[in-house]
Amino acid sequence: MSADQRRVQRPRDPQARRDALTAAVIESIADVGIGRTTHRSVATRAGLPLGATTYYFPTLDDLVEAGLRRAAEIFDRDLTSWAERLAAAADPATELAAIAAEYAADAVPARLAYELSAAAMRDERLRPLAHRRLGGLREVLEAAFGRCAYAVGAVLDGAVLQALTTGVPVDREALASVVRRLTRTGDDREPLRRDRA
Amino acid sequence: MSADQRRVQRPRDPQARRDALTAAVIESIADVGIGRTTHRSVATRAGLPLGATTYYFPTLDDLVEAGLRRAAEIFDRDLTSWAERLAAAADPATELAAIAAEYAADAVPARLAYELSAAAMRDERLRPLAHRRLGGLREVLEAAFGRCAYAVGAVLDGAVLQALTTGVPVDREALASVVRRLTRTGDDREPLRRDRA
DNA sequence: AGGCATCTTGTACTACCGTACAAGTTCATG
DNA sequence: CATGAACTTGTACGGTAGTACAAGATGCCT
Repeated sequence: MSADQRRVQRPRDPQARRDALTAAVIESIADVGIGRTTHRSVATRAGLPLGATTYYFPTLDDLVEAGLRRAAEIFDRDLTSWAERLAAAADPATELAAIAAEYAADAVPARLAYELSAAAMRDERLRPLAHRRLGGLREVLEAAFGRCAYAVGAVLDGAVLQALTTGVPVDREALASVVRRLTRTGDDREPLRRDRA
Repeated sequence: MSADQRRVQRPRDPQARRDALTAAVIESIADVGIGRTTHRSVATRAGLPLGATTYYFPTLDDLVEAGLRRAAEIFDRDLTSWAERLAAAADPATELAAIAAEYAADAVPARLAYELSAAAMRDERLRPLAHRRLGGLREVLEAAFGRCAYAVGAVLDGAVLQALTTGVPVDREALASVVRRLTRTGDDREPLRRDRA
């Protein structure tokens, strides 16, 4: 029972600290929103002492921004995965509906996206990040749906938003049919299945 | 110069206090979000002393809820106005695009709507409010666009969200054309104008 | 091995938060 | 006009926030 027990301290690893912190920020934002994300809530989630937050990110804004920046990378990763799936799919509309349903079901990244959107409405500094996300989405949709990308993107966002706020899962069938209708060109002779009168 | 000057105090008017407070809550939510809305920020905006907030709304949750409830009424008022405009319009698609553009331009109610959506994703108690808004919108759109209401609603939400987060105003022309395409039925023989090849 | 920049951690300070509350004021009622 | 319930207002209290900072620990460098 020595009195000189040194303070236990984990080994140096700046990168690991940054990673843990940004991951914790994302968790916190998805969980309680940007407005209620604090140094302490992030530190606790990361399993790090309070001081670690301000050492790596001087202000709270820096911390949140780092989290959102990390979230943007996750969006990008998702987007490339979507692009691959859409390119490989026999029917892009059906595939997109499936993607939307999955996206809305695993709420975390979707919540993050809308949290970012809401924040970007107020904070101009976040505009570029939100803009980039939408631009990336549009690129992917343009590859799969051509000039209808804008409309398809809007429907996608709207449908996911609706699913998240109401808790009702995305209606794959309905969404796929909407997308099909959107992308059908005027000279497409195949008659639409008439809804039951 | 009497030493007994009584404390100046505005005349009694509970209704006016409640109204001022709920209006201030809405302002605050649109401005800084639910997460950063505080008793003091509301009191200051309302031009009332701090104590007034807790006298009329015991807890902060009550205060915020009152604001959101008031916002819901505003949504309803907007909705009936939209319904009238759509019913009277020669071309509902063009009219809807105009409505969307106005809605996105006057950011306050739109921000409130998305703030409510984001909050409802986390707080189950707010679900009914968000649900009611979407239901009302759907009703209005059904009257104007029939079975395409779901799709039109999703496009509308997506387009407004996109406009708000990027700061780029809604493209009336594009939105109207999307809505037209959506509502065009399969047996509609009128050929679509081909885009430039 | 010793030095030193860098990292880790605990703690402290000030500001602001939600909420409680008492004292003063108003005004409908008798 | 006396009364008292309802309203208005200022202030106070315990808690938590963002941020600063000093002291200890680490590990690369020579």
